Amino acid sequence: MPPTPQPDELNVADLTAVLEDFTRMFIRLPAVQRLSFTTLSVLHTLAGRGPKRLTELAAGEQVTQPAITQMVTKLERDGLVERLPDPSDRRAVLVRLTEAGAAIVHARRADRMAHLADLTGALTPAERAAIAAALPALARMSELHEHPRR
Amino acid sequence: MPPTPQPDELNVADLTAVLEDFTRMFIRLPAVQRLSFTTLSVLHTLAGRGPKRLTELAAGEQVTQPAITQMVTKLERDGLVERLPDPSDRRAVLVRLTEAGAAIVHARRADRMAHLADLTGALTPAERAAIAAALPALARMSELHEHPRR
DNA sequence: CAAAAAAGATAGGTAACTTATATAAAATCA
DNA sequence: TGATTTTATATAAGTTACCTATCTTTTTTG
Repeated sequence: MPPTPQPDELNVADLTAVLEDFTRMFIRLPAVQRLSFTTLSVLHTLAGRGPKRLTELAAGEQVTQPAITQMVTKLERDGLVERLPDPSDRRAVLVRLTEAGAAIVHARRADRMAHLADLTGALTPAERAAIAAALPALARMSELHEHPRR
Repeated sequence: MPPTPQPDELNVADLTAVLEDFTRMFIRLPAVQRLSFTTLSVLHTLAGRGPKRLTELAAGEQVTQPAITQMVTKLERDGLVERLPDPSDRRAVLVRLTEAGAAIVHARRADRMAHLADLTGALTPAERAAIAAALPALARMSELHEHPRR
């Protein structure tokens, strides 16, 4: 009878609980700007993936297309994104982040990084090492979520 | 010159990026019920921490007290929570999850666990072991977030 | 005990969504 | 090819989840 559970037995319930906690932490941290979660998520997507069509954004955020149209109209008015014609399809519109929009994304990421640096700073070196060792696997999980292999 | 970075050097930017991805994954996964994120978060809080006052809920969710009052009124109408008098303070109201409310929380957690089990099932045993080894440290981080030591 | 503070409810307004529909361009197909 | 269907976006109108401001009741404080 081992005193601790097998270290290579990943308990999915524990993983779920931890990730739920981080989700709530991340959602509530950045209420700095007057931007909704969906809006911030769109800015984040544009920052990470470059210009995208309205329809692609709507699919990714799981809101309706009119919702994205309205959001982009407001973001454009506020100078955070711009609409570009899609050279390959004259029906379509590409939405691109402006410098100001990118600055917001970066500032928010910096906030989160600062908070996480605080938290990890309070851990032991061994704990930090354990997290560092798990990062590639966690990254592959979110990659698998994004691009499922069949 | 090591071929890989020091394994015990935790890159906060990478950690931030991974957790951002999981946040977005978790937010968007469970649009099953017709409940807002804040509502779901309240149900989750009540499931994890037991009955709470309206004011405590409002502080925890970072919305205003009237917003919680209205949300609880609807949740009560739908049978997911109930209002109880606080024996220690006749101004106050305790909000408690009903069985139906708890069932929703559990169903949503089961959904997330199933999804994560899918994802981790596609990892190598070594990757799963790395995540398992990091879980206590991650749990301690969210604990530190919740209850900062000064 | 009087005044201030705290807990919750109510009223009214705003903004982010929704569904339904319209328009224009592209893709399909007979 | 021209007619039809599909796709990409926009617009309109309604709903809802929030907000601020204010009220009542109870507790705390001086």
